[in-house]
Amino acid sequence: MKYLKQIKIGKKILRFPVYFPDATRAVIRSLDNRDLLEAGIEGLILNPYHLMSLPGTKIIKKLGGIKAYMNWPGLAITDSGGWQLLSLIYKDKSFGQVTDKGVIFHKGSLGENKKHVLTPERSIQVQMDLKADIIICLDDCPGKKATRKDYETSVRRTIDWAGRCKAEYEKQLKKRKTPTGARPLLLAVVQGGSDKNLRAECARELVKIGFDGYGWGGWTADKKGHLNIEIAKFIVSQLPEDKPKFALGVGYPWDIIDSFKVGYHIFDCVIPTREARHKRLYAWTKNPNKVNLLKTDARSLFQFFYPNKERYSRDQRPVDRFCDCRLCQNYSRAYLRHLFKIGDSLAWRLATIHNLRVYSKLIELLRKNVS
RNA sequence: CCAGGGGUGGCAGAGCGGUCAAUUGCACGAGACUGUAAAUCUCGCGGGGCAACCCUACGCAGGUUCGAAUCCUGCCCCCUGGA
Repeated sequence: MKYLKQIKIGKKILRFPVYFPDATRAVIRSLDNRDLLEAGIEGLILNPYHLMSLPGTKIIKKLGGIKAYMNWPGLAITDSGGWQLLSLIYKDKSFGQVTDKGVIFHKGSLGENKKHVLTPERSIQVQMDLKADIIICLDDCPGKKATRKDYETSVRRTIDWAGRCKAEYEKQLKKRKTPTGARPLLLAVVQGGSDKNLRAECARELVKIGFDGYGWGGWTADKKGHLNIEIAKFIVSQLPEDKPKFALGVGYPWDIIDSFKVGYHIFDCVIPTREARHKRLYAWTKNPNKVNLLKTDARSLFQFFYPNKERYSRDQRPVDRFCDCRLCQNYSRAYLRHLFKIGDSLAWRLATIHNLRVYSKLIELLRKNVS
């Protein structure tokens, strides 16, 4: 199997693999664009569902799209908004429901009580209003307690919705008179749980419709946090070689390595940013420049660093001696611990920069393994 | 010297006759977090067997009581007013 090295998006070249952090509400908390660029981040994932309620997609559209709004020079990728809504519904049924029409929900993230419907068409419209570089079809991901029948429904719906998304996408391109070079990539998501037949069916039908890329959807990790690599690999085998594959929500650094090995190109995950705020940093166990990432057990390359421990209060060493980020190059463990201790936002910022740098460094190294 | 208030686990601070090894917060320790409604959540936190139990503990020393961190007596120390 040949690994796709890069694609062109407009005038930009997107090299693979790539990791995009989740800037759900149009910000990576506590960081600004320069922080992100310095940490090696090339693109951000945004969530139309959150953006619809704040600041409102109309505003962003009027101000020139999400990248202009944020003054973000990198790439912008929007999710469909479906996953977020569905997970909220699975947490609290009164939140809404999924029908063939789309996802119905009653409360916005502001808490206002009004019925909304996120249809595949609406999702595409909003994403195109946001002017993202890559957009994603609305898909139906079953809850964790889903039965076989739920998975069948989800696959049927995902295929149907993908068709509607593609149609709406074409319609919007015409309506907006988007030049060929400026059109966003449209990705569809393969559902089907751990059932190979369902995954194969879903992939086959999506490929028939035709997309610029495909996602590995659903719950990628089990309760213990282990990825279902076998399914991941199988999904790749059912998709065209020349299209990028997106491992949605993946994952820990070692998960990215393992998914890369079976053919994935794009990753996004909240882990490095959220965990940085929650005081868990990632650190290399060995000099990453001197190991063969693909021949080493991926998990063994990383260790956790919990910065708020008392034992670091006099520790002058950097968090990670192999890291070239702003935190590790300038500040001690002792100082970071102090910043967390007093609850200053600089702790968040430095910790987030660091975790993102671990991810971007990992990506850099994986790219060297692409031939 | 007089009057009043108080001394509780690393700290702050509840409890005021049994159900108290002692509420709670902080600190400390161990976890969780996967297409982000998380500056969040969970667990542990006197010692030992590490389960049912045992030991040492609420300033110190006695006493009352079946039973006290809680009541009484004396002592030591602290705080606030007044001389």
